[in-house]
Amino acid sequence: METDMLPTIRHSLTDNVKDELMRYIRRMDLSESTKLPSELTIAQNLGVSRITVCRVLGDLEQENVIFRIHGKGTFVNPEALQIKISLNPAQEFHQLIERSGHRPQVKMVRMEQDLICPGIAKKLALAPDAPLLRTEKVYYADEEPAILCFNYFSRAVFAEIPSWEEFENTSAFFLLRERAGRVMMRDRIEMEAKEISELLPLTDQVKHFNCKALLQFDTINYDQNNQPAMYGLCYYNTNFIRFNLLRNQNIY
Amino acid sequence: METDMLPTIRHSLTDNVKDELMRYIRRMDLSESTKLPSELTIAQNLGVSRITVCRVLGDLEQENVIFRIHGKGTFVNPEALQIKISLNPAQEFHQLIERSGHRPQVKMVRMEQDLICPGIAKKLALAPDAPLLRTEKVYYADEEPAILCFNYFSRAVFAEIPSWEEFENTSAFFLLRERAGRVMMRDRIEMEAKEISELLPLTDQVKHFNCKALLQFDTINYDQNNQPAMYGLCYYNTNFIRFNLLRNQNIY
DNA sequence: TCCGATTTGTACGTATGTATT
DNA sequence: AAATACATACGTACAAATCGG
Repeated sequence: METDMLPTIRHSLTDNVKDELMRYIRRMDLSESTKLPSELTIAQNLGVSRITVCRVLGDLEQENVIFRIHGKGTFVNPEALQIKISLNPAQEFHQLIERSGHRPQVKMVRMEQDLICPGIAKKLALAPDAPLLRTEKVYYADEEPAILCFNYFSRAVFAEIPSWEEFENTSAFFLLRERAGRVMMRDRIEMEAKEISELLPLTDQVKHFNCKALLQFDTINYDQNNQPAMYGLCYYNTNFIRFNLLRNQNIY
Repeated sequence: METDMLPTIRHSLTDNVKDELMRYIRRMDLSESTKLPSELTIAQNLGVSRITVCRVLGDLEQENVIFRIHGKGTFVNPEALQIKISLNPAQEFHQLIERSGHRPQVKMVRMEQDLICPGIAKKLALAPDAPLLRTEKVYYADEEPAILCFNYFSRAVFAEIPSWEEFENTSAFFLLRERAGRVMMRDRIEMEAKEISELLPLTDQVKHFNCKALLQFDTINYDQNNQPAMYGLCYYNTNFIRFNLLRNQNIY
């Protein structure tokens, strides 16, 4: 059976140009100059049309990797290259921990198969009394608890419910994709700050977190048909996981 | 004297098309269908070329307002329209409070003109012993404290330092623009969760916050030349200000 | 002050490819 | 298999901002 697990290789021209430009940017000596060659020069060097280069530069500008000044040129934004943990796009927890400079580990703490919870069922667009599947995992950074994560699914999404070991060793995104045919495309998160004691009713795992407050992400994950397929409640110890975000500002 | 305060009116074709499309989307009955007309139809209706429509749709897709399915059509993402407080782009605090359904108020709490703080001077790309200007403001939502905000500037950015009243009644962005010629274009934020007692050394204002933990944004604001012009330390009571964010997911 | 040269910004027309129905 | 609809790419043209002479 072929699973086609890897992200499909993109070979559109813009993607190639984007990769090539990013390689160029990373090799630049930014302390000397942050100016990129002109669009025309880039286009000629890469053997593509200017409009293609222009689109790529537009994308990179929206990602704040570069900024353009009309009539002057295109410049690298050095800030963007320093960021290790970006809020956007979503990243795997293991990656988050690794990129913040620690060794990641997971422990599955609990698993429930017949939870009834109308509030969460509603977020998943299910009937209020639909049975839910819930997992609780703790992610460690160098033995220290760094992320606490609850995932909720409709019990019916999986024809056969994955085992404890599968949940522990595999990301929920992968399981949803491979075992339920649901590919997560987007998520919507809502952010809150919580003090440890506020979370004790939820789980006693928080007692092991070496901090006083946690960053809470209330997340709904949507699949390829824009249907909610997973609800997540994630708590980050911001001493380990410190999200960064570059924003454009339109304030006057 | 003409201040030219208002955001310059955009009248590029893509902006018009975007506004027109957004109006169309907001008037749609999404419970019936979320499908938009085809690119060609939109182009013909608006009297523009298909490529222009395509670019606008691409922008809206990146903002998660719509999503497109190859060969099938373009669809509205109803989630995006429900979001009141988005993390992206940056918004004025008054707006944040208003959009979360409360009446906003500000109080200037403190102002210091000759602060020496090497750590913050470094973030502002200043000499370690450069004198800093600091303001402390509290924003209220219906009389309840909702946001605590410290702003740091180089004392030298303002030829004449704005008065207490000006700082209280005007946004720092406006003052920087009008009194220092620095237009804020981007910011970089780093997020942490803090328990109230951790913040007491900073200010006793936190005692009045009716919550146990605050969401901290550590923010550097960059001007039109990509130079840091303001450093901000902002604390949000997430019972009032609840940021939402739509993300694309590339997890496998 | 003005005038070109350079560079980005915007828009159109056209063509081809690919997925869905 | 055909029609429809999105995806990508090229060439061209002109506008607007910046900079140096």
